[in-house]
Amino acid sequence: MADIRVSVQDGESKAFPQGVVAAEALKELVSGKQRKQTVAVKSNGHLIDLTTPLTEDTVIEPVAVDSEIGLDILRHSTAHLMALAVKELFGEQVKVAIGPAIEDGFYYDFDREQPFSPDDFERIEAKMTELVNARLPFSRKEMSRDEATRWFARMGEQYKVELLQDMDADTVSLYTQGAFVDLCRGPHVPDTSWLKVFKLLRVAGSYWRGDEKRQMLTRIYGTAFADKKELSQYLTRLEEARKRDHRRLGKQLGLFTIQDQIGPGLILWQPRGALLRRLIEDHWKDEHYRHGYQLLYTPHIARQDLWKTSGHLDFYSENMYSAMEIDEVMYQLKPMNCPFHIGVYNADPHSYREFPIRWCELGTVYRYERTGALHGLMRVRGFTQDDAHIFCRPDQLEEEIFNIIDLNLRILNTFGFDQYDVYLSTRPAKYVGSDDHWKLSTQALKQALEKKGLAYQIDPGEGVFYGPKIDIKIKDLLGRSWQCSTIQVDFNLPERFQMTYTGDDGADHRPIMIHRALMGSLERFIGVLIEHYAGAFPLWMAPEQARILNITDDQAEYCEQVYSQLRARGIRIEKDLRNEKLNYKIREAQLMKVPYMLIVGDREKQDGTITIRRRDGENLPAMTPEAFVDFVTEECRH
RNA sequence: GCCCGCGUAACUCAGUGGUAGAGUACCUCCUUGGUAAGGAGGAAGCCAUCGGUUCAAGUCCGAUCGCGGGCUCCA
Repeated sequence: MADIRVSVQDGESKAFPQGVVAAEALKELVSGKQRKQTVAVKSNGHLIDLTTPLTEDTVIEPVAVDSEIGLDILRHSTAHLMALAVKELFGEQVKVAIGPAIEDGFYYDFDREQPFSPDDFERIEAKMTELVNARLPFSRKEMSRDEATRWFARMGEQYKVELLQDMDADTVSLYTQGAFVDLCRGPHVPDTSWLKVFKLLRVAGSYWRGDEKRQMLTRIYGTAFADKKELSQYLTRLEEARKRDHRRLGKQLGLFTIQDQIGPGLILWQPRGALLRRLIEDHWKDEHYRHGYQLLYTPHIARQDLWKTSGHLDFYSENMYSAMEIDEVMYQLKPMNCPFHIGVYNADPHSYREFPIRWCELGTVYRYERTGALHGLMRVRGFTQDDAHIFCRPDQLEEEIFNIIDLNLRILNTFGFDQYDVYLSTRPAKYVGSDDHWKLSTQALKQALEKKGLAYQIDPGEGVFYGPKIDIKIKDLLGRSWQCSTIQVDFNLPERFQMTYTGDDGADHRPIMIHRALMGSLERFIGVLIEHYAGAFPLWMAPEQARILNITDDQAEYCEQVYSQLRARGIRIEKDLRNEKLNYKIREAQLMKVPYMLIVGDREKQDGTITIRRRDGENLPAMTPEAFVDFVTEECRH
């Protein structure tokens, strides 16, 4: 049999007999140190195990265990290791489902009569360590799909059987480690001794194949790293992230509260949070005015008939609160603002010359959310959307969408967000509207995105039944991404509400309607903002921009004067003139993340100045109150 | 809604069947101190709610409500 040539990318190359495994080739081709770090290789671009035989000329690229791909492999193998440990401990009681690597870790789903609880972790981890020390190899075997199906069926692993039945491939690969055989594409670490640094983190329920009508499985989440230091860094990072949790900061900073007596998912904005919200709303309104929008206000309830006409009763009733009777007529709380804006539209006749019409509203809506879905400010039952509806002609669609995206990014940027994921959702299986309409608007969304130079992913079939949409998601600190912005084209409501305008031909036409929200909901947006800034808001939106602190009672009167003066100039200032040490007052202001502390002792009183301490601990030279006003005004410009 | 975990003072948390605890915050007094906690004292709890087991329940069991982590769903 002819030799084959194996070369390392950008490195040496050598001839080997056919069937040489990657690990052996590496021994000759790369240094010991690099080899030790190599967990798998890319062979001609495909990831393979170190133990996989090579059969043709190959360029291999070592994958380091601490690289992104290497960690993925490590974690995936650790998931298998955990499954093996669970199998050894609980044997027949447990059926295995799936166990992939995920961002920052891995999980494995198990089916067991009595679900796992964190109390089981210690035992499972101990067993895992035992198996690591046993240095069990991960060995790969290929077999036909039918053969594999029969094998798993014999073992009673019905979940694996189901997975196999849904695959197209004729041959599949299995990995064996110890007594555990798993259906798996691989690759894996060569043996369990690679898996020394891991930790089980939490248990959770999850539905088989994500379908709530199917079996509830118990999922164990864990993580694994190439070395101990990285694991402890990761755990520290989790701890830090917890400190930034908007629910914790919301309480600490006195921004908002949620109370049993009021009800779950209902937000009470405390003075500081309310002020923060007002600042955001004011900015939002100003920007919309500048960009040709008009502001509307509409009610919170409407006759049930309205929701019948809009179709919400048919398509959305499970999210709506029950009807209430008023004077023998049924009314219902609004889950959306659109029908009201249409009401405004239909109050008057319209001509094509008026278009585009851009109406916006900070509209408070109420939606029933399942209790398990509620989450601080991020997912609530009553929330205020920064909603807008744009009515236009087909020839204006693309430009309008471009304008919306432009304003959207502009506003997100102002708030300090420049990292987001953009999705374009296309026509679902069930839909209304003509194919032409769908084509035109999907195309318009796509072109606007491209013109704006935005990278996006397509979510096929994930559009709303009434039209395609663009979603923009912002990531929070724990890496969870939250949908904020959404831009949706709607063919349905203009039809249902018989909306018309007079065209240049004198005939009636249907306008195109675009729904959009930039921040999504103020609640969620502020939740993300709190975490983004860890509560240390930029000066322009800080509810308390400055706090004046006296050193002794002797300066109290002077402080009162400066306080009134600055307040009158529009600075959001508070005072702390208590009989406490300066240290103590600084600490409190610091914990409240107040951007500027104005410190006044005898020196300042004498000179008619204030000394300024920034929240990062640095001091600015003493200045007059007037100079401070200019200073703040300058910093707030955006 | 589903799976697991958790509800003790305003907050953060101790308390494994036998008289409810700490720190912080709060109130009073002392202290007037130049850049992240000065000192002393005081008040504060139907141990989420309802039911059960027990001579005895914050503690064990069940239900309900709420919260947390996921799943599902979504702004």
